[in-house]
Amino acid sequence: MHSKSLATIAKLLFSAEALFLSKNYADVTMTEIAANAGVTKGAAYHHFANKEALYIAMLESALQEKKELFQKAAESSGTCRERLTRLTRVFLELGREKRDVMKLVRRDINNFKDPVRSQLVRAYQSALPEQIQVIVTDGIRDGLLTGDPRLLSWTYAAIVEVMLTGYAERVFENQDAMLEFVTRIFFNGAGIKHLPRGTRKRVTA
Amino acid sequence: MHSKSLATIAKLLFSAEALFLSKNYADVTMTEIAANAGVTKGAAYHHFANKEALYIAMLESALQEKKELFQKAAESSGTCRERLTRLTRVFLELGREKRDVMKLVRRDINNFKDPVRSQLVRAYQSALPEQIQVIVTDGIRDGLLTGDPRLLSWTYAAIVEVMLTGYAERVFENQDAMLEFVTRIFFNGAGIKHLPRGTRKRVTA
DNA sequence: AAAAATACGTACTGGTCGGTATCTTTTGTG
DNA sequence: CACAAAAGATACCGACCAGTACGTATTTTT
Repeated sequence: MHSKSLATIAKLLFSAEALFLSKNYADVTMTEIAANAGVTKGAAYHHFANKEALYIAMLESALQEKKELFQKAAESSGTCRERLTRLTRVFLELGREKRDVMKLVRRDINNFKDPVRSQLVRAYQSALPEQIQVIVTDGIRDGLLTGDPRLLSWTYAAIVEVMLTGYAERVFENQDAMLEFVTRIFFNGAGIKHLPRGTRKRVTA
Repeated sequence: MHSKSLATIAKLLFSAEALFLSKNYADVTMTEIAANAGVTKGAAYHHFANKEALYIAMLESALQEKKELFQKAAESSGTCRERLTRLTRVFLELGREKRDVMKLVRRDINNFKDPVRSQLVRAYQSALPEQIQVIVTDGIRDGLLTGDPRLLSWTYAAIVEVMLTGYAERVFENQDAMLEFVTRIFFNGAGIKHLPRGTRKRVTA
């Protein structure tokens, strides 16, 4: 492995990331990825067995990068709510492109058969939902949250993803407003409450 | 337009729906759609200008079908919470395949340029989110919910979609349990609460 | 029942793209 | 500096597929 290889591989991954974000899997050609990286298709096939391998490498690399950021937030100290807010802020502060990588798995998962398929799902889950789950699990232990930890994590991730729409950006003036909205929805629903005099339905005869 | 046409068109739409659900847009061929419908590619191109037109027709037809169901639930009487539960139940009771149609827009939206693109988005939004929004808006009027109505609708839809995962199906014994989870998360967060003594952060000097 | 119009089938084309074979260039090493 | 090994470029192939041209069959209309 020459020293130049690493640079070329990095350029190819970077180029692939941008292209797969802007177009569907099938619409991105190897020639295009290579050209955009400043090399030729031959070079690309020298480093990656095929298109699928390049895609997988790209996605795993991109997700790993995000995972490390989220992990730091998940392992930080403070209340469950503070840590979750911290993680979400990291997420929202990623540039638009960087955030959209998280959506790629959902979009492209149908392109692959099952060995690869679940490999990609695991990569995604370990990057975001599992990091959320670390915090959520602590929240449950501390009596602040109740429910299935994994399901709550997915729910939280789903709510956060709503903030990625253009509409949400227009509604909220800044990220703090977004964060407040997200945590309000999530906690005041999932948190244990001191039921203030007979909240829920009472079976009336 | 001969009488036979309608049947052929319906068969093509049905066939296309099944295939586009099982494979990515680019991986579904016109020959395949036609064969699966019991006709040939020539027949398909007689009724649809091109692959894109067939896809659009299929999706709009499928979404319209769902929309009518949701609309009925949205227009039903009862409390905001009851109506939302009713709509969600209708959604969850659709077969797996029928529900997954709702995800197609998200998956395939990148395949199209902007006239078509927003056309598909509108079709989706009018089918589900806008029906939810009808209920949510009433809830806000009645002082049961607070926040931007459209954003709340999207949030609710996002939470419901979490229930479509295989894991959620395993966690909950039945649909009632799912419904309870979803409404608990959504309402107890979005509903106005009688703040029980100094809930949120107080600026400490 | 002839004519006109619509529905459908068959066969083909033009272009694209993933992948490969092979040649040239660059880089590390003794 | 020689020379092997890796990196990269070029040219090409085979497969596939959207779309078309044109023919035949089946309805409707008159």
